[in-house]
Amino acid sequence: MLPQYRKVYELLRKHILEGVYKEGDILPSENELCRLHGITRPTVRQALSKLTNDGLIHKHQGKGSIVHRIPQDIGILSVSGTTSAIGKKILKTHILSGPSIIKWPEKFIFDLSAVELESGCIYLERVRMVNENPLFYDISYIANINLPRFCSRTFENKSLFEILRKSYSVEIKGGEQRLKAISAQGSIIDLLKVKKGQPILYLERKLETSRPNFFVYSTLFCNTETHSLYGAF
Amino acid sequence: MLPQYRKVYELLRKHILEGVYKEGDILPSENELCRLHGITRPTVRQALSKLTNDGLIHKHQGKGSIVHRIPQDIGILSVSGTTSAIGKKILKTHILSGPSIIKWPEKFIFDLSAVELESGCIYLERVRMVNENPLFYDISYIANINLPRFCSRTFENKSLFEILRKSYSVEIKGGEQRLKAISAQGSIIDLLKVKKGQPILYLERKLETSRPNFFVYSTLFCNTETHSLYGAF
DNA sequence: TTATTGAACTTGTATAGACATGTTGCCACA
DNA sequence: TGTGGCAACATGTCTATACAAGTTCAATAA
Repeated sequence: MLPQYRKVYELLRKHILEGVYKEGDILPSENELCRLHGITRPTVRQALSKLTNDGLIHKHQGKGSIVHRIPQDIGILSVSGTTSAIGKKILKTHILSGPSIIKWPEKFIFDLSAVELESGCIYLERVRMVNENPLFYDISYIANINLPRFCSRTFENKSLFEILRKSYSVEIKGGEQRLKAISAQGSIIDLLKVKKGQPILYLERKLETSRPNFFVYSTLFCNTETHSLYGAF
Repeated sequence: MLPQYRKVYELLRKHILEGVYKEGDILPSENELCRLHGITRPTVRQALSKLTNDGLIHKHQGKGSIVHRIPQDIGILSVSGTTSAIGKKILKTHILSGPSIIKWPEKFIFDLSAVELESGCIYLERVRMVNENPLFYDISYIANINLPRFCSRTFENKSLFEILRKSYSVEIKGGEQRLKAISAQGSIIDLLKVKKGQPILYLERKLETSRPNFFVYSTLFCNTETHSLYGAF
């Protein structure tokens, strides 16, 4: 069973994400939450601390806990145009290859554990379009550990992270990434429809999950000529 | 005076960053830290919780608190400590301009509040070198709100964030950023000593702090030819 | 020798209460 | 009509304690 502070956390989190509490709203005070859930203040504070950590609330001494913002999915850098934001409707995903089970590449971008190496990996290659223009080229590598029927799943309109979270109870907890600016060359020119030599944003990422020793890796090429990569943290 | 948990946190943090505790080392147990500092376990746990939050330690039930990887590349993307990565020996900071109080630029990269606008901003222009090669060109804008003697401080070997944290108790809590890959041109060519047209990583950042409505803004140009930008989250 | 039990460690969860400090708004006073 | 101060309420810090649960390793039993 979930610990009590976790239950309160999950409930408040759900309410914030569902809009029961909106940006700028003040949560019930700590003492009120104590009464509501029949627990003591340190336990409530533990729940609020987790929310603070997520960036979902800001606490102010003497005032209260203020709902902050709806966070992006961890690991997904959302796209923002220079003038106006882009609705999700016009972002389409093309799957170029996979998901299929392959061996790990010879020289991988991150160090792999023995368990990961012998399990093989699930390979997924995608291009994401905004207004019919390719913006991202994205290769994901997922250790093939206890992910039944993964390759037969459909990815229509669902993000990789959403499937992991909902179907496999795997949550992205954090991670690390390396960024570079590179020149477009080779297949990137065709995939992103750019000129040779154009600056391209390149990322390598290793994402930690709620499963110990289970990571998701990806490399990402992004044409940032018309749209910046946006991230909140 | 600093609260006790903060003192323990600062001490452990310092020791980790200075290498007293190294990657993989196990910190003294919570009970031991209690005895060492004459405080109770919840207080110690508060300190450790902050370290966990910073990503400096990982806790494992039954084992202990394990010092986590110290980023090898440049932790510009991580919230805590910009220059805390890369060996300090090889990273040098040249201050090109400032810190000085100026008006905010006409068309600023982010929207500013009325309070910020009328306060003016502290301007700081820096180049950071690794092995005598310029890697970053960094412009910071800080709202000039309640920062006594800021412009007369010396920045020798201290990061901007470290000064804010230690001298003004201002901590970076989160933020947002926009990333682009651009072509080197104009003064960037000279500042970063690159060829015209070379891909350069460009960032615009707005950092939230522990002070409500107090933000730090910066734009950053980075030559990622030899070093990646590294971030943990 | 090998397997397993258990003691002694670790961190995780939770209670109950005390006092400090920041924020707000109302009420009494000038 | 202001306005200063106080009361009520918010979060921040801290003590003291208890039991749960994961890890390790050595002593014991097969």
